[in-house]
Amino acid sequence: MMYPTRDETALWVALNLTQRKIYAAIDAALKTAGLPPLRWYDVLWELERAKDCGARAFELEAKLLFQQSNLSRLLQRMISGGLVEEFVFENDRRGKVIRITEKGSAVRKEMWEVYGPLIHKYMSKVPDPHELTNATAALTKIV
Amino acid sequence: MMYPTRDETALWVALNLTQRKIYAAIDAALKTAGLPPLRWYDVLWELERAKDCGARAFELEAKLLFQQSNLSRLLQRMISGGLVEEFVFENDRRGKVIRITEKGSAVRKEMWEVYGPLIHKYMSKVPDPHELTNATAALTKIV
DNA sequence: GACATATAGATGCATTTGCATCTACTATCT
DNA sequence: AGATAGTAGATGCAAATGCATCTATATGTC
Repeated sequence: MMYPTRDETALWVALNLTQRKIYAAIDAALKTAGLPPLRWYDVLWELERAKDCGARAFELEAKLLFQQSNLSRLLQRMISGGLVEEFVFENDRRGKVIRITEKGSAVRKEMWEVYGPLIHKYMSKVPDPHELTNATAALTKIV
Repeated sequence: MMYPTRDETALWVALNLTQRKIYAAIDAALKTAGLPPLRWYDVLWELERAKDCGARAFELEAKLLFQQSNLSRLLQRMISGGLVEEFVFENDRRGKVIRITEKGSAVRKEMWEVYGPLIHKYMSKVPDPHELTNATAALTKIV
């Protein structure tokens, strides 16, 4: 129960402004390109890495920090868009296994063509590699 | 038009996860305490700093990265909650001047009692002051 | 096996967001 | 002055979100 120092607050403020600003810019660029919102990318990428094994909804939820009901409905939208498929998980029939489709992979790649360069555009404003990894290390400590 | 390096991507991912996680934690704590959502704090704080001069909606929008219509409606909610007042800006009768009320100040203070310690809790996980300010400097460069 | 408890995910409903206007006023140009 | 374009903020409407609850299955206890 102690209040933050000026520098602690400054980091928190910078963290918010930076994230918010870049996130909005990327999301807008995706929209302009006629592609799905940025949050879809996280799911597609996670599923791509999971390959044929797929992933469970609750895993995505934890790893990508989704709220359960939001993820549930996002997956419904992705399924109706044909980007993702779901199957009953036979070892536990409450659960579903989620897998990316061919179309989902293709869309992810298209998204990356917009997303990747923008990540680079912003992150390369920290040109010194050490500064970059130090910043990452600091943020990682926090969580 | 160039793709990001691994380290650039790592920073972007860390930035997102850290922000999202802490933000959610703080917002949840405020809700538990029966206080308004975190985003209200930004507005209240900005108005508190503006003192009696108040602030224009479009200034808040730019500084706090709000979307225009969202801020407009947030201010409506804050007005009906009595935390904030608005007046016609006489030099330009399209505009409004927004000012914090006594009650708004009081609520901001209450929020800070929850918010402040949580900022400290998380940010103090980067104990070295240099690392902290370096991280802030890096993030600031990005924007 | 019967019963309580826990977990995976879906869903109803109220609130919030995003987008596209729309209104009111201001500034500029001729 | 009159017409034109620009800016501040509001608003209607569709979509997304958060919350609480619900259903179905699993697990653990007796």
